[in-house]
Amino acid sequence: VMILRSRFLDARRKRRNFSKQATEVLNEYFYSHLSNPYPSEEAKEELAKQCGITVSQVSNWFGNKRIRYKKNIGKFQEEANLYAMKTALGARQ
Amino acid sequence: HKEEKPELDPNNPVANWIHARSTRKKRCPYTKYQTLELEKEFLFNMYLTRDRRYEVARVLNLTERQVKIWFQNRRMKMKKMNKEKSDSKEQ
DNA sequence: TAACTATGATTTACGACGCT
DNA sequence: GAGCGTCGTAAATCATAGTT
Repeated sequence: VMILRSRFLDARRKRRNFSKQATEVLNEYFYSHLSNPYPSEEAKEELAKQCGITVSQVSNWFGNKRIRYKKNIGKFQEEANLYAMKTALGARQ
Repeated sequence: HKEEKPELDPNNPVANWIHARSTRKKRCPYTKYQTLELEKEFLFNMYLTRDRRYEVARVLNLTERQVKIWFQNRRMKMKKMNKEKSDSKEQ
């Protein structure tokens, strides 16, 4: 009974995926700082503002991204190339 | 056949993100009972005395270190929850 | 629509550093 | 100076959104 109740109260976890644009912004930062993808508190605040999410959510995103990237670099190769190219093109203008 | 995995070196950025200790204990989720008891104790007081820590650890079959760290994490969680609450209140 | 996968959030466990 | 405090994080796990 207690067990069922505590499970019930776990209704906190109501998740929605971030918008495409938000994910875009986060990935751009991640791949353009691949050698040290640890945004400062200030950078997190700026990213949060741009993405319309909280600083905690930005931290969660980077934590998940770092570990999942590290666990399988190959899987992210295509994505990495895409953002590398995007950054290169952006820097040209 | 030889190796294939590593793929490290020159342009592997991951190599630079130091962290990660090899001697770290693997995370072991606590049981419902353990968590519930820890929460009750936390409700009683957010900070443990040495004696309470010893007792809680003994009863729940955890180490004193685990109990100490659980309380540290729990306080951080509370802080985060309070922050979210006040942030959402303003606007 | 039942699997299966991707993803955001939460939970253990530490290292680094602070204070007393 | 041993010992507990916070802060930021890794890694595993959880819960569910999204996909096939």
